[in-house]
Amino acid sequence: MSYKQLTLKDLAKQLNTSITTVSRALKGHYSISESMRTKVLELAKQLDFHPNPMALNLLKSRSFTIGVIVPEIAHHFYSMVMEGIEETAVAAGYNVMFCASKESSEKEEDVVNALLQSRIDGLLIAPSKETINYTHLQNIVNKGMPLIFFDRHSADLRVSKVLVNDYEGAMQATNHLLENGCKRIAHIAGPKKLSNSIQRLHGYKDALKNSRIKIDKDLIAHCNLTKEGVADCIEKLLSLKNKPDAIFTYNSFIAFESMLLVKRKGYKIPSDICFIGFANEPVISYIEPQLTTVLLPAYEMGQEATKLFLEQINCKTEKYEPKTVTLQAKLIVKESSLKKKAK
Amino acid sequence: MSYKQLTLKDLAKQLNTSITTVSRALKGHYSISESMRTKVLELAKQLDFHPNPMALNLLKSRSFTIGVIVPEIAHHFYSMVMEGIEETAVAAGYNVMFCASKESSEKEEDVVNALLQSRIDGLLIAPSKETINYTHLQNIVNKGMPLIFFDRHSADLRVSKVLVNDYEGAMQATNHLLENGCKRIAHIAGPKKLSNSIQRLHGYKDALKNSRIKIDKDLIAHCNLTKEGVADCIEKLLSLKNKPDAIFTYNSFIAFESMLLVKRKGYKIPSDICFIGFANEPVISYIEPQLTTVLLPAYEMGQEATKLFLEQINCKTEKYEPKTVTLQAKLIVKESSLKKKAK
DNA sequence: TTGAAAGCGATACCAA
DNA sequence: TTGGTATCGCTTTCAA
Repeated sequence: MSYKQLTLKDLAKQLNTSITTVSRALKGHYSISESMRTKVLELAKQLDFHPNPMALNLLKSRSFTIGVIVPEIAHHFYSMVMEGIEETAVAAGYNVMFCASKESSEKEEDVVNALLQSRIDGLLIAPSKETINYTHLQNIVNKGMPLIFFDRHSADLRVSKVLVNDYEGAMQATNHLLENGCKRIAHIAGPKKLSNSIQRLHGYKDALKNSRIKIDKDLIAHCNLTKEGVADCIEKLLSLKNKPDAIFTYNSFIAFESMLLVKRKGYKIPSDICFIGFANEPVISYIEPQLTTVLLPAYEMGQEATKLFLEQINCKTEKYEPKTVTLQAKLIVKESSLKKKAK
Repeated sequence: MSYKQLTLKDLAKQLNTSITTVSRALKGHYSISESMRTKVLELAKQLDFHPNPMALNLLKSRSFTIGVIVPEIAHHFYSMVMEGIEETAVAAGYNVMFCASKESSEKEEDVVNALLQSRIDGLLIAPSKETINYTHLQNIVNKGMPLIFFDRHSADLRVSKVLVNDYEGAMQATNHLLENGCKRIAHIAGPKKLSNSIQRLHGYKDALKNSRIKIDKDLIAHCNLTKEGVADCIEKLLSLKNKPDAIFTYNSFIAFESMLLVKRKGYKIPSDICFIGFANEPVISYIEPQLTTVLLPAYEMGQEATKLFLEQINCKTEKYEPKTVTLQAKLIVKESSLKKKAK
């Protein structure tokens, strides 16, 4: 299967002129006569001619394609980021190749290589939660190719990043619970090495400290983001003598899953236990009670990451100074955290 | 910003030989001496040489890239399809460019053109719900480029398709409700022109007919997939003298939204009204009551669409005979449809 | 104002 | 076993 594409040669032949002239006429080069220009333009329009981008890419050593790697495509947060990337990139004349690492460091390296070999102009990536060794990404930087982190990052790489103020978001969430009269606020954190998780835990702790509340290690559980992991955390928290009256979770999966478990055990939300999670799913409106969330600006994250790429690729100076854009998470108060009201 | 890529020329120079020889050695051409081959291979490995795919693309007139257009990236169903496409394509050595039409026929044409101009080898598409005029897609077929429909299609185009047995799924759902003792089953359908919606409505009607139940037009509402649209439908159905005791919805959005409204009005699900929707979101487990759904094989749909593309692109014969793959939807029974049990 | 020719990086044919 | 050369489609320099 293949089909013949129209080339400059074809146009030149039909017009009895040279390839060069046709090329110039199409680009509006000053040296072409008015009559020739219109003749060429008309024929090109009539035949729906488009220059072969592969030839242009070869000539310019640019593919006008951005590679994007997300841990999972079918997670609402990442697909919103992808929307932001796609729209911004297309608007700027770039195409986007999306790949998933499936949270595997090994697969991540594979897709990085695959993307590199298809000669992308830059890479936007949220590394897998497994990734500890960043040499495959350092290689990209060393080659001089723009690399942009979003959502997750490694502090070791001096590249542009779009991150969310996790610390601030967690603090807001915790303060909100405190203001609503919660006394024993538990936190189910994410994987210990993930920067987001660390920052959120940090924000939670500092909010408590600021309110002169002692941090109770029993109220902090680390979760590996599986159903079983969440079940273990909930088991641990609810078997405490002094049970929590609020649970603040690292993400929506933990929030949904633990609310289900807590309700099954007969606790009422929010009267017995309040809930807040970091989440993005529009579905928070459909679960009961509606979940109070720290909303991450996912779409905006995609936009900003793409803008940083464009800025870097269009930078004329030799060295581009990497930037970090920090977006603000926003607390959206729904029913699950309103203890007072529900009493 | 740009960086120098290693070329065959560089290798040839370093080894004091010709470009041709290097090229052959790398490809394991029979005519190259053992000593030369190892020398070249070693240097290539050491320098991490990869042939420039843009040059290869130009030479072969192939980009090894598939274009994919979905109505929305951040919809769970489509992102699952995308996962299926991405994994299958990458495994076959293809890259994937994803674009969103945002359900706009105009934007769809734009991205089709953008993808065409970046010379994709084929296009997989679920057309926007607006799309009536298919000339932009017919053009692709006329050029001889593989076009594969998934999820949605136009019967006018003779191309390969991956569809779901909507009719059968709707029938299963309706029968399930009948078996559970529902007497007045309402259906909130989707946009009137969408093939999926038509088929689902059809399945619903036939299931009723098969059970010798007269179709009551009052129990059928068409919805435009907005919150207001759903509210109108629910308003209409609940203001009937003879109210429905079950509602079967076109998709998950309608199901979630209408369950919320119905519950707010004080009806109990499933004891007063049963619910079934076509849906894919893992979140159905977290809403109350858990929603019985007709599950669409989204990931598989992506896989199959990609396989059809690969089959067509690798087809040696002149004419490729398009195929239609029909996947089966599967009824997943949860709480929302079990009237008997809940009584 | 127009055109011939070189070059982007790789492959493949034809000579040596 | 090697290497020169044409070619893919386009842009750009240099010459006419």
